[in-house]
Amino acid sequence: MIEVTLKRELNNMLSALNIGDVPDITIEAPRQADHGDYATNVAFKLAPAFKKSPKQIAEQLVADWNSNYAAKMGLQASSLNGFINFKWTVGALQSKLVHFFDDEFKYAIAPKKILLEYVSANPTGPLHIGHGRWAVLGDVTARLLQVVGHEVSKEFYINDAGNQINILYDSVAAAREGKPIPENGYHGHYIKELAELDVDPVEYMVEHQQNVLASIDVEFDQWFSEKSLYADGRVDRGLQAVRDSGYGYDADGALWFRSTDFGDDKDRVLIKSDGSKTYFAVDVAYHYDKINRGYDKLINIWGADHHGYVARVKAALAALTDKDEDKLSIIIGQLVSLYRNGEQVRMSKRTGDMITLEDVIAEIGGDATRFFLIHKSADTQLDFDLGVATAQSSDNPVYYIQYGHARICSLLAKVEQELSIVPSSVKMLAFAEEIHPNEHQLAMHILRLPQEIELAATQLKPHTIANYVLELGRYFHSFYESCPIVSCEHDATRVWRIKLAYQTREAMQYCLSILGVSAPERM
RNA sequence: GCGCCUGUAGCUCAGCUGGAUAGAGCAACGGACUUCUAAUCCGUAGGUCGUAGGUUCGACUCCUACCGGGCGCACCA
Repeated sequence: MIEVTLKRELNNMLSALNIGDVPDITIEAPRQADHGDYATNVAFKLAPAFKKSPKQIAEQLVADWNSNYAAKMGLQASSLNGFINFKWTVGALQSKLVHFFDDEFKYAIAPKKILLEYVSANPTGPLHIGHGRWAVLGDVTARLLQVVGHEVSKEFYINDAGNQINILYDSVAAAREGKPIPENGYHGHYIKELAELDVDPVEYMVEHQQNVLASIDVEFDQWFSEKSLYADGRVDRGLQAVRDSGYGYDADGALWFRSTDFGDDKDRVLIKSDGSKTYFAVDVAYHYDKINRGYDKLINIWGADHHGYVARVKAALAALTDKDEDKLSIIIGQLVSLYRNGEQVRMSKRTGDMITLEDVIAEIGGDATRFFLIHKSADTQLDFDLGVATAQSSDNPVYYIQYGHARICSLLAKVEQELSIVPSSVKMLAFAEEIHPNEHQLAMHILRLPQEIELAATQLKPHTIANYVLELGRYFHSFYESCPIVSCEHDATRVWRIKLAYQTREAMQYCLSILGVSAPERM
C-alpha cells in the first residue's frame, strides 16, 4: 500500500538522521488538493523534543527527502505551515495507476475466524425496513472483512422458541377457527394469510424471511435455531458454564448472573423462581455455543431498540472467556424512518399494515435498497425517502454511480470498435510532463482505494465505501467532460486516458461488489 | 431519573480514529447537448459545526455541564 511504503521511507529517513521512531505519524490526504497528494504531521510530532518550530523542522526534512528519497519514490516534498506535503511526479503517478490492479491488494491485517450474526428477526412477523438495514449492514460488513482476508461466517439466529412463538401459534390458531385473535396476540394482516395456508406458521415465516433477504442477495452460512439449543441440552450446559465461572448465584429462588461485576446496571436473572429460563439465559447459552465453535472474534449487529441488552451480553461473554473483553463486538444500527416525498409513511397501502422490507424492495429495487441502507453511518438514524430512491435522476446516488460505470463501458467499447485499441491490454506509449487536474484527481482517488477499504474494515464502517464510490463517480464524470478520449489527437495522452477510464471501472467494480450493487454495462 | 446514539448550509448527510481556508448532494439562481450516454458537467449563493466552559502548538473531532431529538431501561421475548 502506497501510504504504508511512504511511511516506511519516512521512518528510514528519520533513522538515517538519528531520529528514533516517531509514533503517531499520519499519512493523509491534504485538505486542499493543490497542496499535494499526501501529507504528514511528522514535524509537529518532532517539534517539542527539538524545541524548534514545526515549520523549521519541516523545511529541513523536506530538503533531505528531496535529495535522497524523492526520485526513488516519485514523490516530491514541500512544506507549508509545518506540514510536509508530497506530490507525485506525473510519470510516477501514471505508472503507479496503470499497474494498480495487476496484483491483489495486500492488507496489513491479521486474518481471523469471525462469526458475524445479524438480522436475527423473530419469525413472528414480516421483516421491516430496519431489518433491511441490519441485513445490508451485515452483508456488506461480511464482504468487506472477507476482502481484507478474514474468514467470515454469516449467521442468522432464529428465535423459534419461547413465549412470542406460542403467541404466534395461538393467534394463527384463533384465526383458523374463526375466533377473535387474543388481546396480546399478533394482529397484522399476515396472520389471516397464514391462517388460510396449510403450513406451520413459524416455518413459513422463516422461509419467507429467507426469500426476502435472498432477493437482495443477503445470504447466510448458518440459520441457527434457538430450539436446537434446548433439544440437545446446550442451554443447561451454558448455564452450568456460568455457575462454573463463579459469576452465578442463587437468590430469591432464582439463578442470577452477577453482570454488575462487568459494569452492567444490575444483576440479571437466568432461571426464574418458577423454574423457567429467561430469554437472556438462552442467549448466554447461544453465545457460549459460539465460543465453543472456535471463532477468534464474534460480531453481532443489533437494532438500536436492543441496545439496552448490550451490557449484559458483553458481561456474559467476559465471564465465559476469562475476561476477554474484545471477543465480542456489538454494532448498533440506529432506526430507520420511511418517507415518501418528504412525508413520513408508516402504513402499507396494500395491506394496511406496517410497510415491510418486501414492500420497499418491490417499490425501489434491490440496488437502491442496498445502497440507501448502507450509505449512511450505522450510528445515525436514517431517513429513507422512497420518492428519492425511485427517482431516476441526479438526486439518486445509485443511478449516478451506475451511470458512470455504464458510461465507461460504452466508452471503452467505442475505443475498441473505432480505434481498434483493446483497453485491457494496451501499453502506455509515454509518460507525460503534465496532466489535466481532473485526471490527477481521479487517479489519486483510485490510488487511495486500498487504504479506504482497510479503514472501513478495521473500523467496521462499511458506509465509507459507499461514499468513496460516489466520489469516484463524481471524479470520473468530471474527467469525462473535460478530457476527450476517442477524439484525442495526441496518441500517448489518449492511451493514458483509456487506461485511466479502465482502472476507474476496475475500482468501481471492486467497490460495487463489496456493496452488493450491480454494475450495469448499459443504462 | 439512568444508559446508548445523535445535533455540521433551507433539506439529507460526509468529515479518514486532534491538523492547513469546515465539504458533498438535493433545493435556489446562471450557464453547457450537430462533438466518447445531458441519468452528465461548469459556475454563483448558502456556516457562530446545539450552547457554555476546559485540555492542546492546534478542537467539528477529546473532557465537563447544560439544551434539543431518537431509542432503551422486566424473574417479556
